[in-house]
Amino acid sequence: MEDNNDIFSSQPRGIPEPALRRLPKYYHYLKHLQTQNRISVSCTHLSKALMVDPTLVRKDLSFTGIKGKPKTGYLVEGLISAIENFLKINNNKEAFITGAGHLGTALMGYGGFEEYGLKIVAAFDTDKEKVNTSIHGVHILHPEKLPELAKRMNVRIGIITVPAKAAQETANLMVKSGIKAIWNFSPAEIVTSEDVIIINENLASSLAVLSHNLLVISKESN
Amino acid sequence: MEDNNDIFSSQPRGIPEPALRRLPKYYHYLKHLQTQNRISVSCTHLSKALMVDPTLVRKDLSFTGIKGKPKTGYLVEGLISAIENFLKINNNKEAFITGAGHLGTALMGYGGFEEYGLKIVAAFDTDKEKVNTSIHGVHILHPEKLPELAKRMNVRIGIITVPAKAAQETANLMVKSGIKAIWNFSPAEIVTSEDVIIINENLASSLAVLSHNLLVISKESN
DNA sequence: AATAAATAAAGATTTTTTTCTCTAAACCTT
DNA sequence: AAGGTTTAGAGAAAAAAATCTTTATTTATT
Repeated sequence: MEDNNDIFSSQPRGIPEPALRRLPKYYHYLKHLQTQNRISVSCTHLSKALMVDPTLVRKDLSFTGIKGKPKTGYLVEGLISAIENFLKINNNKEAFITGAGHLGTALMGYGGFEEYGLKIVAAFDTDKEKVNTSIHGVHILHPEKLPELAKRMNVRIGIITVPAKAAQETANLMVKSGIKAIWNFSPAEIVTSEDVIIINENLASSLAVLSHNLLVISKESN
Repeated sequence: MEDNNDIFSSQPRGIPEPALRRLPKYYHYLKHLQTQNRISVSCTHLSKALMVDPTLVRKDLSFTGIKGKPKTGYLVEGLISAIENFLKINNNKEAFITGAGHLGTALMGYGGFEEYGLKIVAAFDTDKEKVNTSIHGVHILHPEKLPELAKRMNVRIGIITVPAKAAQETANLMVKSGIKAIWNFSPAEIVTSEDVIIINENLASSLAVLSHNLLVISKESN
């Protein structure tokens, strides 16, 4: 995350990452409003529902290019399409996943990605027991098949769920195969050429926040 | 995350959340150095290995109270214990998980939490097929058993992996049962009393960053 | 039609986080 | 022992992000 920022910092001035990360939050809630047939919504409303400062909501939404009307707010439908368009949610994004262990399996079975246009189209694992089987409808292949398939299917997103030791090697294989964005779930730091996007998902970070704040609370109540 | 900040903002001035989130990164790498019998390490070294500015590394580490020596850096062992102590990694933290679907199952099978002292001691699911079975050695119970068990075992951490609809209800049950920290993997926003810590893990956020940056790259190469 | 209330939008301010600069300490080399 | 080099540490500066303030617009109400 912070690691990738510098690649873009020289640019005209895009959306700040925190704002970008809040957009799916709005999107998900707006989809909910839509099922309840709400026509319009104000920042105040979104602010209360999602616990984000109302001015910040407005700033965030403005990056998508949408305009609201005083007194009424934004059209729910318009806002949804604006976010979809900005995040390219409707562009189907095909991804490979490497590492068909527990976490990989969970991600393959996790339905939540479809809402954002991501589809896992193949999985790779070195375990002979797993090769040529399917998990949650995703076929598992040996990593040696990855380069050819990536090129043939023009897959540009790779998800890494292998152990830390194998992470860099896996990333190298992906990059060599033309993959342009890597979502790394392993705790290892991955180094690639500058034109590849690396997003690190580090569950330990959240656990640290949880654990430390729990400690702070305990001290307070003494 | 940002939602919980205000609870602590009135305090003497603790560690900033970004710094807190980087600590496990250092910790993991230091453990690796330890297996290679390295005695000491400098911020410059950590900086290069983890792609974090060296002064920032120093600032981050200083929050744990550790002192380094000019020219040599820090003792690997000392640094490890300082972080362990600061994050209370060696305090065993027992947690409940609610929702034994794909994501819940993955988290139960995910070995990475033990490194940080977290142990999932029981799971809860309303599905009768699942109740009284075990997944990855974790026993699954009906949620009605949660309050009593939480009090008996003095469990203070709850992990939510239920669908968005059921998230708030699950959180209410947890809070009523004495749980003080909730790690929410559902996309729903959870509201509780102020003394409960909520950490939202939102995979869609990362996906948004990935997707948007991929778009930015594509435009650049035109 | 006039007034009031709600809200978007723009910009200023504040806060937070990161980066830069300088100093002093520790070690190494000669 | 002297000088050079590396590095921690403290504090200043810059950058980034969030919050606050003001203004103007729109709708509803009288």
